[in-house]
Amino acid sequence: MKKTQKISEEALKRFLRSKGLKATSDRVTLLAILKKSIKPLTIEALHTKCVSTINRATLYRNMAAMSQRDIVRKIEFRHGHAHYEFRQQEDHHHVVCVKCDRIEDVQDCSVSELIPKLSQKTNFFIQEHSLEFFGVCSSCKKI
Amino acid sequence: MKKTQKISEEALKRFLRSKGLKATSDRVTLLAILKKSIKPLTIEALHTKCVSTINRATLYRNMAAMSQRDIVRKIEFRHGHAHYEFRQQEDHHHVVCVKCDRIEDVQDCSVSELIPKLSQKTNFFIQEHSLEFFGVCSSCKKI
DNA sequence: CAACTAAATGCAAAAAGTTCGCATTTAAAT
DNA sequence: ATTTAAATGCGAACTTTTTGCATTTAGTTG
Repeated sequence: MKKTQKISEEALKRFLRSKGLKATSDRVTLLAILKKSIKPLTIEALHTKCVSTINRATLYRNMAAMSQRDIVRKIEFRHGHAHYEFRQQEDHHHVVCVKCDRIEDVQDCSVSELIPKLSQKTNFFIQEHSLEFFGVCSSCKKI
Repeated sequence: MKKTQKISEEALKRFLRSKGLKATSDRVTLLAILKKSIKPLTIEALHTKCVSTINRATLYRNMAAMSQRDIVRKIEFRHGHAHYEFRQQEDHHHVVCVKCDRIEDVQDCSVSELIPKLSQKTNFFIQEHSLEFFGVCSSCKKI
């Protein structure tokens, strides 16, 4: 039990270092939380999950640093505050409930197939895309 | 010249009324600006384009009201401030340059075809989606 | 492992971006 | 022309995010 935790913690540290970041305890904690989470988290959520030991400025700075290095992905939904997720899979999206803000994953996405045509048409070098769906979840449909 | 302007202004007023909103001069001005713009605009951009005669609180209130009534569409890119566009076409998206923030339109989108399957899988009633591409535009590629 | 350096942190203060309460004005219905 | 509900302007407040600076820490070097 304790051993597995230690091992994965070491792995996270190595991962951070490999991306040119110091493996501070804050960052390891944040990454562990994000890795465990099945949905993208806000700064607020991350803060409370860290049992509030982390400073908000540091939190923002860390998310920015990890975002820049492609360790996490920053997602803007529409409530005006950013969400972050561990960047494991490429091409993976979300459905957001407009009533209760519940977020679920959407796996298969064929958008990447559109990109070659799009690059040609717009003359942009397209690096990334975000696809989010908005609707009403099963629980909120009943109300 | 003057006549055509008057006519379209009347049309905008009728449009606003048809959506249950009073046709105030602020709203007509805002809608005219958004209709003319080829790209989504921030609150900031709207404010300056109104030659700053409009109050910021009013601006926010108007965008919220028009958003709710599907007159305009609110889009969140990743710089943390919302953009708004006149809601003419359905299913129409954007490429955003991550270096200079230039925004271009993307017309054809086949995402709506995915929705029936997705509704079934997630049990969400999906109302809307947003698809945005991020990359480097032709001018910034040269630098 | 002690000493060092660049990076990261905490704090408080300030910037952005957005919302609210309330008195006044305006659109449109009567 | 009068009336009323909706919209506005203003300032203050609130939320989210950023910054400057002194202090601490991670990782490196001798």
